[in-house]
Amino acid sequence: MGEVLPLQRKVERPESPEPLWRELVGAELRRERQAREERLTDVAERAGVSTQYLSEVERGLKDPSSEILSAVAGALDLTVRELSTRVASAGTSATGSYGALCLAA
Amino acid sequence: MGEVLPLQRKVERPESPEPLWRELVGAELRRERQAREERLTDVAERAGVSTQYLSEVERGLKDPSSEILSAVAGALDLTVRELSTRVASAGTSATGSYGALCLAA
DNA sequence: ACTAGGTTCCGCCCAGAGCGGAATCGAGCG
DNA sequence: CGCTCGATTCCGCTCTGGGCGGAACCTAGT
Repeated sequence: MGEVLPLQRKVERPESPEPLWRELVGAELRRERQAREERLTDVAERAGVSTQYLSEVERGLKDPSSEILSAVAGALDLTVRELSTRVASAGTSATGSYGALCLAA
Repeated sequence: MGEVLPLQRKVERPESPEPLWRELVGAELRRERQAREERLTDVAERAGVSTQYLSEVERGLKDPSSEILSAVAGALDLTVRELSTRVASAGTSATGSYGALCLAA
């Protein structure tokens, strides 16, 4: 899908190659939800959050609290650690020996 | 003084074996800072946050924004991905020494 | 054209992020 | 012993962003 990039919060980051934590974790949550072929509503209900808010979290627009992060991860049958593992290894660059390193570790 | 330990946010977690994201990431930040034998003030100044706030983040009492998380990680020469790697693999011992480690820290 | 489902947009309220002053703690010194 | 200092923690406050819900938007099917 040709998605429009979500706007950055607060300050421009024209030079920052590193995405923010909320962008990384949001992308992982959406990836996992779509891999399970589920709707926003499905996961949001299991997690106990609103559908609209989960949409914003997945698009990296909001920093969820740790409680909500756990709840959403749990709704996807993940732990926060597993989520972190995916964040660490996801979307690495073409040079990405880093990704391989994570898998090895 | 016999002060009450700070309450967990919002809901009790009497049965949750999984610590929250802010506890995991806080412990990692403190571990790395201490490995570098630096003070709270040192890292806080480089990150552009207050010393007292960094203390609360390291103790897992506050959910820092993604911007502040990046700044603190950067002050410790880490990326958010590297931090996530450490969160994912830290304290995974089945003996639960992780809890003791937290209390000690 | 209409309908329905899914997702995104947007304004709002209040919970909590982030701060700074003060308290506490431990080590060193005279 | 009391005093001083540095490091960390405690706590109250202000302001902002988390989380919500109504509405708008988008796409596919009929």
